[in-house]
Amino acid sequence: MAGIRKFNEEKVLDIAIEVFSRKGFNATTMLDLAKETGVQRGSLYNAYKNKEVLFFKVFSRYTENFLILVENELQHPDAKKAFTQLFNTIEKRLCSDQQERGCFSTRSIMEAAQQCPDIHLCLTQFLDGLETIIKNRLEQAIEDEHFMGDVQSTARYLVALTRGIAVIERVYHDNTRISEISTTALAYMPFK
Amino acid sequence: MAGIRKFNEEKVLDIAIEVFSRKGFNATTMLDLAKETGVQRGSLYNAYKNKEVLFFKVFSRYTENFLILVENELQHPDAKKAFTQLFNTIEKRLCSDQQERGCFSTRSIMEAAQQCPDIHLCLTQFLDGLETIIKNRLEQAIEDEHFMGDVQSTARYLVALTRGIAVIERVYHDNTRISEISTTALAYMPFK
DNA sequence: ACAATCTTTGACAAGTATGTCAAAGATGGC
DNA sequence: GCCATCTTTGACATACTTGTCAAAGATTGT
Repeated sequence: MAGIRKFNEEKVLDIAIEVFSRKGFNATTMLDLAKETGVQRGSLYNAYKNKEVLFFKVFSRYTENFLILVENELQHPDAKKAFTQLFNTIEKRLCSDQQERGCFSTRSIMEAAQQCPDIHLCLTQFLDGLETIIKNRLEQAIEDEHFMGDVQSTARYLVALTRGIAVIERVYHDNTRISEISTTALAYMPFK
Repeated sequence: MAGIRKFNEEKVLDIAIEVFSRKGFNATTMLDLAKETGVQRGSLYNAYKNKEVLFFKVFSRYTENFLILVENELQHPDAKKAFTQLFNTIEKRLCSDQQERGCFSTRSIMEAAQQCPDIHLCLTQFLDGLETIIKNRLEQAIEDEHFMGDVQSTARYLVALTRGIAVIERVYHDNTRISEISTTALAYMPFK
């Protein structure tokens, strides 16, 4: 082939994650992305067709990383410690102003999802994936006699809780509050 | 005086709540609002100065109603029933496509809050108000020996949970899931 | 070196949103 | 009836955003 892409796609997508997270889907313009990534607007259109497709790529990258992270954090053999570890990591990611913020899936996505059915589908698949990972870990916990409760509903409850925590972080920017919330929630859960 | 406003402000604000809820802050244009309310765009600018101020009015109206509702629902003398009642009502409001949807405070607000410090302040005050109402009810529950747990952190936890539920509703449009989540959460709480 | 192929670049067209304004229209008090 | 005051209305200017396109620039394989 020839005419190889000049920009580093991974870096561009990471910056785009950050920009979309900060400004939201609609408020982020292609010009914003061009400025912040250093890639010409025309190049972005050439590479990604349009804003929605670009966002789609960005979100896919984000979710893949996030789900892998969740799966890893839940590896700890003690169920309660596993979930505590997970929430601690989520908190860190939310509260550190780094490239990949956990809040990405909350504000920006919901804007985009409403305007683009494909993105909405991608969002439900992401949350379904999260639910499944959590459910699997809870089933293991049941086997280990580390947990007693309904696996399905608890998984959905925890997914909802992570969304709520992301919202709260976005509003208050206060990680004390976030850890307080997850600590309370985990304390109430029927772990053994 | 003279030159009285022709449109019914309450109706207009209620419609605006619905439109902002449905489309989000940025995606809602003044033209959208003009069309849906039947009020000319110029009249809206005359009455509210600009989009942000209009949104501010709309959100204020929404939060006032919502906090009153929460306070009422928590009146039930039995603490667990009081909170169950609250979540049931929130679920109904979320899932019925009526004028005042509970989700208003989630998506649209977060978009607006980021672009306007006044709205961000209004949002924190709303969540603080919600937290206070819940905290007061929990304190009562402690007195009644209906609840044992930390009042402050539990209130914040429940506020986060309501946000999470709103997000989930927005994504899945499935009220079975919503009631499953709140039922699970309430079952885990140390009510007596 | 050349051709084929893709990328980059900047200009362009079209559409859309915001906010302003002056003229016209109502309304209530005097 | 008349005036003062506010609202309504539609046009207007400005700015922004999206998406397209043709020309120029790079790169690889032969």
